[in-house]
Amino acid sequence: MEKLTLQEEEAMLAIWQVGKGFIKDFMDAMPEPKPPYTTLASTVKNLERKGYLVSERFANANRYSAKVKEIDYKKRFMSGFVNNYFQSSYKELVAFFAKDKKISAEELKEIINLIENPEK
Amino acid sequence: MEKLTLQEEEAMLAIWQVGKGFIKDFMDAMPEPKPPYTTLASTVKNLERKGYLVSERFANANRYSAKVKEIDYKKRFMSGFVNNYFQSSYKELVAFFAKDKKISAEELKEIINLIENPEK
DNA sequence: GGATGTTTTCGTATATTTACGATAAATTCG
DNA sequence: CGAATTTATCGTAAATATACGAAAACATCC
Repeated sequence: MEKLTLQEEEAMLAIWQVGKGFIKDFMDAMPEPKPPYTTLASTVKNLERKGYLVSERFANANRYSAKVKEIDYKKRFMSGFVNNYFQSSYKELVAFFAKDKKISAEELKEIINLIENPEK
Repeated sequence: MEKLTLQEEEAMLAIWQVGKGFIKDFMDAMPEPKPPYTTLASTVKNLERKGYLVSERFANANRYSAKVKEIDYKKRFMSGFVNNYFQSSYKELVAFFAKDKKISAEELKEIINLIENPEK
């Protein structure tokens, strides 16, 4: 899974949000300032080349959809980050946030609850 | 803080590990396969231009050191990721790992313990 | 069919990154 | 000093990314 550039990542966020769609649809989902249409089209072509998207032809239009799922991208990406920056330990990462007060004991307890009493 | 390319990030990991050092030192700390010396030198120059490194002249050699601290890079980077992929919620992120069994209830309890009984 | 609108495709220009050889500059050691 | 070594610098080539206009292809509607 090739690394994404900033423009590509922003496009992917829009695409994941939209699901199957045409470039126009992704454009609508992009935050301001939106890029020119043809610039986004170039980025989408690059994403297809990198294997992140697949396209189907609909009359004269290409409908694209994500081939790499957001959840898999998240996992892969975080895994690399944890390996490089937290000695491959997710616990280290969570402890880091806790130390930085990004997450509280309360919130962690709620998560434990979720683990120990999994809802259907 | 400009985004790093893959080569730049790998170089930074070596540089953070070494601390102040010469290109040679960073090279020693790089994992195999090591890039050619001049390639690493180019990358280091780019990193200096991007403001990640500062250099001091020692006789004919440049000693470089990180201007952006690893901890700040981690924070900044994770913050962007959490905003984009976890609705700006660190709790969401930790819950995601818990669901994916990357972290256990036991480990979370240890972290709570750290929060509630901070050691000097 | 012709006018109009939509969407892609093509081409191109520029900037950046990657990569590395050749050379220069400085240092060390015999 | 002179040779060998170390290290940086310069130049450059190729690949990739960014950006976007112009034109083409196709669809729609009268």
